[in-house]
Amino acid sequence: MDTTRGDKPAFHEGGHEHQICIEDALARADEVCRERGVRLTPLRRRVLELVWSGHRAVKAYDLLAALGDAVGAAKPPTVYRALEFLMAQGLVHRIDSLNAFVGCPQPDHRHGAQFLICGDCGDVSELNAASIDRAVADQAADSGFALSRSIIELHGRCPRCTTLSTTP
Amino acid sequence: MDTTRGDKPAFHEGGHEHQICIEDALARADEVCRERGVRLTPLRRRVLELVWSGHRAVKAYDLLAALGDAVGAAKPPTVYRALEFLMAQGLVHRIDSLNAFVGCPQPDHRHGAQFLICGDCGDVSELNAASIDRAVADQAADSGFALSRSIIELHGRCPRCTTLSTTP
DNA sequence: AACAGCTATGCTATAGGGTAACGTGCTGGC
DNA sequence: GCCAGCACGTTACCCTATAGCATAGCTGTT
Repeated sequence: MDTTRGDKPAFHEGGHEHQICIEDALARADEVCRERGVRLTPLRRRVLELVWSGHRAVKAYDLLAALGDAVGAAKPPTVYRALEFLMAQGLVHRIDSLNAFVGCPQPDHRHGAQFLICGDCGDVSELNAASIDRAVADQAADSGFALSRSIIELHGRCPRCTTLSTTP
Repeated sequence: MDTTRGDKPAFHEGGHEHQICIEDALARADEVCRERGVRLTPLRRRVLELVWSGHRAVKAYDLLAALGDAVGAAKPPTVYRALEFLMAQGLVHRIDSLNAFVGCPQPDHRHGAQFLICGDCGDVSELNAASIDRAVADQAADSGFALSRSIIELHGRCPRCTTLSTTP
């Protein structure tokens, strides 16, 4: 089992070459979809690319606007259906507290995730903390509750924004 | 200080006399608001009562409809303002994943909460598990993240619905 | 090639959730 | 009595999401 992800920093460096993040995400998506025999159509791929335009969660209607730029404006169902597919494949996650969507950095294996959401810069970072999963599962079990889906969205301030604001 | 709440079962019995829940909640609200010198006006009190009409999370527009029954229909800002006040006082919580609101059973002290949400009956139960808080705080600290607000919403099936479905 | 069946997308309309901005009236302190 | 601030009413509008039906395109079969 892959446990090396824990080495990865939770938040990205300010100056990182983001184009590489996008390309990596698309390459992983291509691979995942090929393995599963599902179709990452041009539209779906384009939506995924737009979701990955940064590390912030992206609103559906912003995707819609970005899609519509070229030809006639896309309609809501178009983008929602693409998002539905991408979520089903674990390629994006929905952030309920923001009504927005963020790319998943590790779509290859199923995982319950936690999200760190910076209120300053808006960046979202995905955690996969076994300790949180365990605490949640234990508490649910204690209450006799059959857990099916955990939504854990943690708002606050990311390390970079904290540094910036304390060293002006 | 009342610390006996921890003994309380997470979910309510099927046949409990719910009128008592409502009266208790309103009495606690009266007390809390009096202590804090804020005004639990008739409208706010009525909205709180409606939120407590069951243990399910209630939608803002359902509150609106319930309010409007009597006289001229209430408008959205009316109910949203009342909810805003009630949330500020910790008397209700918002469940982001449902776009709905649920009464807080212990508004007298501040707490980060977790919610168990039954997909069958819709009942919501509030936990206050130190183990989850701790795991979350630790992970956030590990990432250098300054936590301000935790949203933890756990979907699944409550003990009663589990029992009902396995013994038909 | 012709076909059937499925999947993906297009399109219209509408439901559902939430807020900005402005006006009015009540209330409590001076 | 007067003022300041809070609560509430009202209008108008924006954002988010889905239902339902039509069309196009791919896939495998004959």
